[in-house]
Amino acid sequence: MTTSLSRGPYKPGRIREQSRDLILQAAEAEFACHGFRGATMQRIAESAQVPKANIHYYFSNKLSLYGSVLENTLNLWDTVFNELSSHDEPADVLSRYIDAKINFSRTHPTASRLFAKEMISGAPHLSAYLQQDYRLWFKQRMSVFESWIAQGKMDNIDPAHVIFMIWASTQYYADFEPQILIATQTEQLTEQAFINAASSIKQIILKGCGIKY
Amino acid sequence: MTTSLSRGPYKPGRIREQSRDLILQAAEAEFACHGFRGATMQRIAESAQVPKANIHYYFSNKLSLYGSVLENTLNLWDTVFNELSSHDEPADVLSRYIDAKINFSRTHPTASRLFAKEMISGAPHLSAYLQQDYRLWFKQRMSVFESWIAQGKMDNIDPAHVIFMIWASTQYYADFEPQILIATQTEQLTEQAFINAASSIKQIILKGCGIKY
DNA sequence: TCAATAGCTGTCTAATTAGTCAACTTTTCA
DNA sequence: TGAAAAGTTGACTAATTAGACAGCTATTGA
Repeated sequence: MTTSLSRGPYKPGRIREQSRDLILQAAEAEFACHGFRGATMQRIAESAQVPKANIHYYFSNKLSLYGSVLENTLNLWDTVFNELSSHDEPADVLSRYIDAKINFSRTHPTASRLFAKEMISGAPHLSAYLQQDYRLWFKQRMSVFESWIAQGKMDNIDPAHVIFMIWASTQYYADFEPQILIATQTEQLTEQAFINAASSIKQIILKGCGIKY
Repeated sequence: MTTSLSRGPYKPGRIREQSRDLILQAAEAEFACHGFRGATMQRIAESAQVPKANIHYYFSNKLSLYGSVLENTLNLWDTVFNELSSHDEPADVLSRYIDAKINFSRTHPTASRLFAKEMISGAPHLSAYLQQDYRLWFKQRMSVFESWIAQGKMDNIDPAHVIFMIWASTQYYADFEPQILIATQTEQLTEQAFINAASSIKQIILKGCGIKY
């Protein structure tokens, strides 16, 4: 962007990051609600309270903006993924992981929804990520479960389905919030509601897998 | 629709239903993939291989088409909902319900995805349905679980979370198919894969809830 | 057979869309 | 302080959008 020989009297500013983050935050909400095609740059601009042209100053086009939003989300995601460590007892490991996942659903519901929408659409913008980090992560965790089964620490259940069940159950409280609110006759999901959900999920998963606790 | 006094020499044709269904099918796929805002009438028309004006002959506007698609989907949904009957032993009832739900994910993945997208967007077009049929259904099933708990037929777990867990786990195999395919390193989910999934879910839910089987 | 109605579609329009650009203001630092 | 670069934005464009409509063909039943 800058000419190579310019020793211009200017340093890349920190306004940049501030404005970028403001736009990214508005974009995340809009993309999570309406998907890539359904979101409009105009609505994102209004939500972030900046002119539309300002978005195009920071992001070359809509796809690039979406890519940046996804990247942000995946970084958050990875943090939770790594919570599932291989040492310690199965009960501790899974309990901590379920707590971390439920906590993510509570604190980052739009990130969860964005990811879900992308998946339901066939994950056209996630193939690279899924093929790399995710695939490796999944394989490694599978082998942890298998060693637990071999050691008689849990029942002989296909670990893949256990992981899917944990993901599905925990993300449900972010993705399907309207359904839960109406079923439970409440106005909004409190922190206590998430704690209760985590507790029930842990109880069923641990006992259901025959894990001592 | 027909003027009340017309004894015109024409009977409402059956071409109507045929063409409507063709359009509805294409619309379901498009809406499931791109959401309400992201879907376009042009793409639906191309997918159904009819001129765009033909869609507007059968459906007054985009929202009306979306409403008809949702209505179709909800009718299918109700069928599965009713599978959870109140008599018989918990193990039988839940086993049959989980099988029915997994089967729905296999045979009607787009319906499941459409419903999921609508939910993630905040269910703006489903409030009426959710407030009526769904709310009543949920209350009734909750009381069935509670009677099981009172009879000592299952552990004391909040039934709402059990139901959410079953819904989440079974719908996951339709909604998050790309993630599962990459994790399991397969090209597509076979019928056997769904059977295995149902088997694992049943095992965990039943044992996890302390239900004898 | 034929007229009445259902069914169909090419062509148009007004609104919205993503993206461009040149002119402008603000920030930086030597 | 001043000039260079970063940051900003109103006004524009070309493409796409949902939808309207007039005129057409196909189907029906008496």
